Amino acid sequence: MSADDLLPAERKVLETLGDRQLDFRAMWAISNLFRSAAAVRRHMEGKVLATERVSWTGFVALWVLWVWGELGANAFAEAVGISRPTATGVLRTLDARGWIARRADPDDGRSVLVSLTPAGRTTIEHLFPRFNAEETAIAGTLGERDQDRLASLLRSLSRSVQDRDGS
Amino acid sequence: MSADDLLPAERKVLETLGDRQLDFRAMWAISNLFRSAAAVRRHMEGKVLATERVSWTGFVALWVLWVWGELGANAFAEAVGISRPTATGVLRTLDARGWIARRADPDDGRSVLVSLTPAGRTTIEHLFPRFNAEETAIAGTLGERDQDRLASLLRSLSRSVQDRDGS
DNA sequence: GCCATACCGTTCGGATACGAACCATCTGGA
DNA sequence: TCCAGATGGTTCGTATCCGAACGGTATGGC
Repeated sequence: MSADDLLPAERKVLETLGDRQLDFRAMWAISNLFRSAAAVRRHMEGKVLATERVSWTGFVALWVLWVWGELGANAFAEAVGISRPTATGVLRTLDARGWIARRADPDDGRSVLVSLTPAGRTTIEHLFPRFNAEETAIAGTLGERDQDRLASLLRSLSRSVQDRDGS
Repeated sequence: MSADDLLPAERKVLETLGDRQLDFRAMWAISNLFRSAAAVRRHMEGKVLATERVSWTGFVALWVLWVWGELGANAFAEAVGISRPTATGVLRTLDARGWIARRADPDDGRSVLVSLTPAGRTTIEHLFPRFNAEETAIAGTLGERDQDRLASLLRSLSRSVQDRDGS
């Protein structure tokens, strides 16, 4: 890999820190992870989610409930990837929009079960195909093999972090 | 790629949505992008940043000023990847910690120039090597070739989004 | 010099985000 | 039966985060 392939920000890093004892190989991998994730997220928020005035987290929340069905608030928070206090706030917002419903768990007085309302289901079923179409457009510039390779490498990274966290 | 390699959440998606007309190949690439980015960020916040009580964005902000030197508030926001209003708030926080300084641009009465204080420089020079060491540990489970491949694929993704945004 | 336009950074309002702390409820052991 | 400990969800306080809107400053054309 020649330095010509580096992004401008990366070349600036080399210019400033190039003489330090740092693992630039790992740095390029991880920093580009965040750079590309932020770029894709921004793109999706602007091109897909803005049309329905849905936040990123709100979208993920609807998606999770669509895929998993009714969930306890705790499991919901974990699946969405947010803390429990944050989940409380997000569910309040989605509730105000009429997209989710909460009911007491008949088997556990502490637990609250969360699910999509018909309106919420309609929203995610309308939104997700358009989201997926953008995924296709963005990832499509890589070949099919490279999309698979990328997904595989990222799964390895997730598992690596999980191991290091001491799951 | 066999389905055995999929993460549990991915298998659940296939189970619920597998019969729909969706581009699962692109979906695995993009969804794993966010999954792994969130995992790495959480790990870094807990293992590295928490020791100095620095937020993720605060860390990126210090890093940007370290690499680029003095910047206009506008250029600063763009380099960090946040909006201008958010930059105002983050700079306020970092200022209260004594890590950054602002001064009026002598050549442009509208502009504010932002830079690290010596204390801010000390903080990032202490923090970044530890951050990089974690990058090494996490990315190291991939081989050197795969780290390069991953970075390269992610750069392609960034450029793909940039093209599609119509920069 | 004048002024329409553009640009810079901030403020404002509201949503998202977390750790700490808080009750209510459940569970396991005595 | 009781109660110590664990668990579930919420509230509180504070830091991010953004779009919209705002004043202050610069610029270009006349």
